[in-house]
Amino acid sequence: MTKELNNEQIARFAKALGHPTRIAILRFLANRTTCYFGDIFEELPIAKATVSQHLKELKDAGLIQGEIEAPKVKYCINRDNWKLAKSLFVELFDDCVCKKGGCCK
Amino acid sequence: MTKELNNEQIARFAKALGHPTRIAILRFLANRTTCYFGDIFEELPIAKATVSQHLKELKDAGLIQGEIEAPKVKYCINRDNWKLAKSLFVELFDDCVCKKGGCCK
DNA sequence: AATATTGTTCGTAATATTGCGAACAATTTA
DNA sequence: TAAATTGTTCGCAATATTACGAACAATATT
Repeated sequence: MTKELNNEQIARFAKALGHPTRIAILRFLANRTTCYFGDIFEELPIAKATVSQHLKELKDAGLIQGEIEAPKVKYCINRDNWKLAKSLFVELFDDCVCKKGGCCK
Repeated sequence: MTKELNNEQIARFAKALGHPTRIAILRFLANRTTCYFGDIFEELPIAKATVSQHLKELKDAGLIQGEIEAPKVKYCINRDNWKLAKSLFVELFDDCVCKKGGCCK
């Protein structure tokens, strides 16, 4: 993976994480044994359509996945991409430590 | 820090990280011993005004800081907030591991 | 003092994001 | 088959983001 693509991938993940509601959704998903849309919606003070939209963005970024369990929809964290995201962020945070002799105080 | 404020803080950091150019800027800052605006601008294929705008967003999020060294401006990663961001992301990624018996496959 | 250098700010345009209610689709239940 | 349940999609409005050139401000240099 080139550095440019790497930057694009981490930016895509970061963008998806860039809204409090979506962070809340991810935490919620992680701490439940079931995670139907209705459970998520119930937990949040926003409209159904808006929840659906946030879920779509998380899904498009690859951070979660949805599975139809008619008539409900079950959402889960996408573990593979979650791991990938974690490693990219950790790499970024470790890479961006100012070098000795640098301009940081 | 309540969970809500925590979510807002990490979302704010994530939002600032949510653009490839800003990731590139951070990596660049981390791997230089000097980091004037001109050096950053030189490295990127975009207009001066746009670079300035991205730097402003990183600064507003607290991830970098700027210091006037007339007539230049020296930019650096804000180490304290960088550490804070790292810990918040690590905590998030560790928190959001699907529990056994959860719905993740 | 005039000119050059370095970045920021302003104004503008195009596009994206956020949020909502209403309409819709798909399945389940009565 | 009719009605209920569960979510998504559509259409809209308000706001934010991204990007640029031009104008501007501040200091340094001649």
